[in-house]
Amino acid sequence: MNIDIRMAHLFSALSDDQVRQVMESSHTGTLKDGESLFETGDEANRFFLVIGGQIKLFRVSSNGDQKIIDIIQPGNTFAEALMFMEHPIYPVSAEALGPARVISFDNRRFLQILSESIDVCFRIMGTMSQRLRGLIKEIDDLTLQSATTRMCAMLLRRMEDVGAKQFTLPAAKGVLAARLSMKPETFSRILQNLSTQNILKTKSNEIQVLDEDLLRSLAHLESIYGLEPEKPCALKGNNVSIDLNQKTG
Amino acid sequence: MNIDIRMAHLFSALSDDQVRQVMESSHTGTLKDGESLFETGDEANRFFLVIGGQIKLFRVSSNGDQKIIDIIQPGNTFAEALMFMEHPIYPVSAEALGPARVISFDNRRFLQILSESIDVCFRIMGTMSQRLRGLIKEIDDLTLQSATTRMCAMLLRRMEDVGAKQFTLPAAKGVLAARLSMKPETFSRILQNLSTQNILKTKSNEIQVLDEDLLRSLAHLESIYGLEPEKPCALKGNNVSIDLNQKTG
DNA sequence: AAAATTGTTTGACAAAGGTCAAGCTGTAAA
DNA sequence: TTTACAGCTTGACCTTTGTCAAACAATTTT
Repeated sequence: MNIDIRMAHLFSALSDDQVRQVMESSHTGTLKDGESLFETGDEANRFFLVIGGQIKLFRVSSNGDQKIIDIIQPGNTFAEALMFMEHPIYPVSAEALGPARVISFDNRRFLQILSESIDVCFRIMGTMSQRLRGLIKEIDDLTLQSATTRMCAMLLRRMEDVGAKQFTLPAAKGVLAARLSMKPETFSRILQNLSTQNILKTKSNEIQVLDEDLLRSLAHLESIYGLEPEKPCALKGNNVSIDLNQKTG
Repeated sequence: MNIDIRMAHLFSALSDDQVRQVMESSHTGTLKDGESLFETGDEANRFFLVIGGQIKLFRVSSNGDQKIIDIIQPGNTFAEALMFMEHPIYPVSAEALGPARVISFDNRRFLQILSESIDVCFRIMGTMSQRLRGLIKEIDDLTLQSATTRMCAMLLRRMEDVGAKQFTLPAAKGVLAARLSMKPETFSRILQNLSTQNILKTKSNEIQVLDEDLLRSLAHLESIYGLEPEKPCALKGNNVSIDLNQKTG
């Protein structure tokens, strides 16, 4: 199993020799489903590269709820931004979503390499700046948008990733619900409503989009891409015909 | 008006000569209250340093609401993270909150300097990593916490900044409300409730904290710092004795 | 100082989501 | 295959926050 870590953007500018150096301080491990990698508040002197499975980053509220901040896919690094802090502490917890394989790297060692290569610095800064953008977008979603909007945006993203109107949900429904900051019940009800409106068909974890345009207008994509605010559309966003609690019918 | 831009963390590692170079491509400007600096979606080839007043960064939803992402104080830079992207686009809009003075810098020129100084690179990465941490914390607040919690956390932060139990709100109430992702009405009602509970006294924009402990437990600080979840406290967090809508009394 | 503007508070109400409890389904173990 | 368990769905109900409208306050303009 000779993996070239240069598949990760972060490492892509390293020379053969530098890769060798980095790998020296690395450690490859396998995680079982649900196994923890680190927790919020732990001292952070390593960062990670996912090479198989998925790692979920999350925070836990005082009442036990968890909000999933991100789900890291193979080929991606995470927690590398902490390297530059004085007393680095993981701001989130990380655990495997299903069985997973990760490589961990020593911050100090990597900083050393960094200090010799402006090129690698620039990569890192690029990665970090993308991540910043992603988080701002996330805040956007959370504050400016309703649960239905978030759901539709997620479905569209998935549809575009897969490139087909029919696809499987990328994780268990409960997990997706947490990712979208809603309860499983709400998730379920929204899907149910989208079905009723003939916007999509669902069969267990299979989704088939029937009315892409409607889905798209529910997802309010204008706001994300900064286009015109008011669209001449029968359903306008939140207070759509979609009724979550259609009281005793 | 000879300002040393090295007061900003970002520039603090520059040599005299580098400062001169950076300043060459800079432009200092004054903004009136509410004047716009750039808008979401604009091409981003400059970044900024606030030297007077405040700049608010915000996003606008399709129904016209604005969510304030951050309020930048004098001495701080913003939008510098975009410098590392392919086709940089401002992800937020920026405008002056009251009269303000800012210096803007050319991305390309600064990147050039950056490519000569690893030291400055490290500063930038430090700044970015702090900002990442801040945003994660923000997402936390937004999803895991109630409006009352956010309000209390803000008041405590302000109290600690000022170093006294009595202080002035750092901006108009409406602005603070947007910063905390709530409506002005909600903001008003929460303050009103905290008063009723004798947790604080308010007189226009002056706040006096009466019961710091209570305020602190309402702010749920445990979750932020990752301490024990359940505190043996009469008021536990959200569904506290504090009743927002104390039905027809 | 009076008028106009802008920001804040209050009340009645509506809507979106959360909570709790029960029932259902599908996979995995026995 | 039956059993067991985790995950999903559904219904009834509750809480939080938003909405709209009106009153009030505080500034600013004239």
